[in-house]
Amino acid sequence: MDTKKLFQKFVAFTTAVHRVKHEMTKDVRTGEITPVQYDILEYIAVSQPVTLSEISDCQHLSMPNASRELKKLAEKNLCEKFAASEDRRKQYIRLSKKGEAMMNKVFESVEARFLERIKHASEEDLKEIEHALDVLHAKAFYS
Amino acid sequence: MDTKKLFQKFVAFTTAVHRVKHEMTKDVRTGEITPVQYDILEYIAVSQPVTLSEISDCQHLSMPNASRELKKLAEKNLCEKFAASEDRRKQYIRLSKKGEAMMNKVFESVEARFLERIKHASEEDLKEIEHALDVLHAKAFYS
DNA sequence: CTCTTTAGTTATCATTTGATAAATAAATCG
DNA sequence: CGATTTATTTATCAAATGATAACTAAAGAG
Repeated sequence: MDTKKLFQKFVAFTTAVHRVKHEMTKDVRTGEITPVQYDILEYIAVSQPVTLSEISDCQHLSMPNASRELKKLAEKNLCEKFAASEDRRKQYIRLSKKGEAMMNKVFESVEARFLERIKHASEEDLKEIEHALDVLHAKAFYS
Repeated sequence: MDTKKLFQKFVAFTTAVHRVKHEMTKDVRTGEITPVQYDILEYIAVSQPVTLSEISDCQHLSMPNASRELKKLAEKNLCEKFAASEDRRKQYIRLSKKGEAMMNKVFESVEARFLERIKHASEEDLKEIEHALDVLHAKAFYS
C-alpha cells in the first residue's frame, strides 16, 4: 500500500471534516457565548456530569482559564456546579435547564443539516457511510 | 436506516477527528507563530498560490484581519507576496523558502505520527481505511 | 499529626483575535 | 470619461484567550 497517498487522503479528509463541521455549526452559536464557551458547553452536553479538571484536560485549557470560563457560563445560567459527595474538593458540572434547552436547539439544527447533507443517499449509501464511520473511528481516529 | 443513530456516530466521529488532529499537530507549532497564523500557513502550503481574499474566505477571517496576519507572516519571512500580472489589484501568496522548510518539517512530523497510528494495520485494514476515507469524503463531508 | 498532593479559585497582565471605519488603487461598467 | 465595484491596506478599539503567581481547602501518605 502506498502510505504516502493514504496520508494525503487523510490530510485532505481531515480538512474536509473541519470545514463541514464549521459550516454546520457556525450560526448556532448565539451571541451570548464565545467560541471557547461553546466548546465547553458542547463537551458538557455530551459528557455530563464532568469535573473542572476534565474540562481543563479535554478542552486544552489551563485550570485557571477553565475555571474563569465556567464561572461565566454559570453566571449566564447555562450550567450548574454541584459538590461531589465522595470528595469535597471536587464538583460535578452539568447543564442547567436553560443550557439543556440551548444545546438541544443546537443539536436539532445540526442534525437537520446532517439529514439535508445525506438526503440524496440511498439505503445502501447510508449503510456504507455508517460502516465507514465505524472503520475510521476504530482504525485511524481512535484515542 | 436509523438516522438518529447515524447522526450520533457522525457527531462522535467528528469529535474524534478533532481530537486526533489536535494531538497530531499540537507541538508542531513553533513558538514563532500564533494558532491563526499556523492555520493560514497550512492553507497556503496546501493551496498555493493563493490570494488574500481566498485566505479571508477559507479561514473565516475578515479582510483587514487576514491582511494583518499575513503581513506578520511576511515580516517573519515565512511567506511572500507577488503581484498578479492579469490584475494589478491582486497579489498571489506563496510560502518562502523558510516557510516551505517549516511546513515540510511539520508535515513530516505529522506523517510520522500518522504512520505510527496505522502501523498495526494489516494490508486489508489499509485498503479498508482508504475506501472509508473515499466514501465519507464523497458522501458525508463533501463541499 | 505534619507533609504533600489534588482540585479549584482569584487576580493580573500580555497577547491574540475580532470588528469597524476609512483609505488607496486598479478594474469594470455604462 | 465618470461612477461603481473589487482587492487590499492601515489604523483603532474592544473582547477573548493564554499564562502565571499566589491562594484556599480537602484528601491522602507516612
